[in-house]
Amino acid sequence: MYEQLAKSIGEKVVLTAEEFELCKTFFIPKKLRKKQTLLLEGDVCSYNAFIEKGVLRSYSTDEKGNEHTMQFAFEGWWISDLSSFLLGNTSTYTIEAIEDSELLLLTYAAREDLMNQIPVFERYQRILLQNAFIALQARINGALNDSAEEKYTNLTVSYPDIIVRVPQHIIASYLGLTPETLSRIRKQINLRK
Amino acid sequence: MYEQLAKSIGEKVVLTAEEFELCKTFFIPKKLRKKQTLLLEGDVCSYNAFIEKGVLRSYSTDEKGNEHTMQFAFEGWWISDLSSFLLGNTSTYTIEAIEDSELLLLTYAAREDLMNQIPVFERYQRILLQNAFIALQARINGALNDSAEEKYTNLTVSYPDIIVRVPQHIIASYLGLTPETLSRIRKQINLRK
DNA sequence: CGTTAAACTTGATCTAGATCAATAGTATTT
DNA sequence: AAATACTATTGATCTAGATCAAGTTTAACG
Repeated sequence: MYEQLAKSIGEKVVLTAEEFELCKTFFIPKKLRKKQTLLLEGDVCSYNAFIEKGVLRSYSTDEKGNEHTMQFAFEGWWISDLSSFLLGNTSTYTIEAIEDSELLLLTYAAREDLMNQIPVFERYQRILLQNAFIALQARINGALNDSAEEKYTNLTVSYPDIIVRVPQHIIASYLGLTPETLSRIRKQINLRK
Repeated sequence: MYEQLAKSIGEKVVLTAEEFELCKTFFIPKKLRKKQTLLLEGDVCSYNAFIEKGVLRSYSTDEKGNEHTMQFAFEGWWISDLSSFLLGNTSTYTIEAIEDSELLLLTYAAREDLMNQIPVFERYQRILLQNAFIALQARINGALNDSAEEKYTNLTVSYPDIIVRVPQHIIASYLGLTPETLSRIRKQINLRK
């Protein structure tokens, strides 16, 4: 149940076995079936969720009822609405399982305690944030400057998992495209090869 | 020379006076005149820069020669190409002063030392990253889902400083608009009131 | 299984914003 | 103060991607 977490932490910092055992006690295991939610728009996000198994996404819904996917999270990733989790404001996002999933949840208090009791856990969090920041910057770049087709092909290269495990209309909502446009783009690409 | 830095750190964590004196020794002061650069596209980003005075921006240039502004930084903010700074790859960004500016530079080694010698500095960095991450997520949302006019009006509300201190065509390049489109949007807004 | 609902495709049309081109302000520099 | 170079405005046209409207294919579920 904690394999992915051990792996993720181990890739970034060094934890002793005892520290990791202590670490584990701060998390709340939770299973979600496909389509079940961890957070509903309008609620406060109480958890930072680590994915042991499965896929989740966070999305908002606009006035017209269109969904906008903010983030995907696979095994070994974290998902949350940091703005709500850290600042306590009500969330504009829903976090939902795309597949049956197994999560490890960290409350705000547990996270603070963990960082205080095991300082390298704070370092781990800092490194995660650095990586997430770098990835988000790349995404902004693409969102503002790339054509629809470039957005899609870049995604297939950077995150091939997404293409395989996530329905196409949800990928469209992540790229800021309509499902129709994404369908046509895929057709074009296939015709060319 | 270190007023803004003291303020920025003090808002996020608690440093003793001696710790702050030690902290100061890790930084390299640097002045930039308007249009001078801290980083050139193709180089490795050697510094994390804190702005004591002035305004900077980072931008990339595409095949057609169009500039895309990634980030602005005013007094009390940091600027860098984290991807290049942390991972050591050559940067696709140029960092340039928009006004005459005064900076405090932190090399990679100095930053690591500082975090090891003063653990709350690492906490400060982590909190900065959290805030930057939240802001970037909001920007993604806008970039993918807002109309050109919404992007602009949201910017005027969130960062009124930018409107005042940054030339309009550079704001356009930050919002992913052409200068012509931004000019027309501003005209429309003025006609309405 | 058969049925009902999702998910995807395809076509016709529309529109926000880009592009191209010219002009008009506004700053800097000498 | 003239000259040169940025910076912003305005107009005419074009186009990538959205929208609207059927279909079709795939999947979930009693």
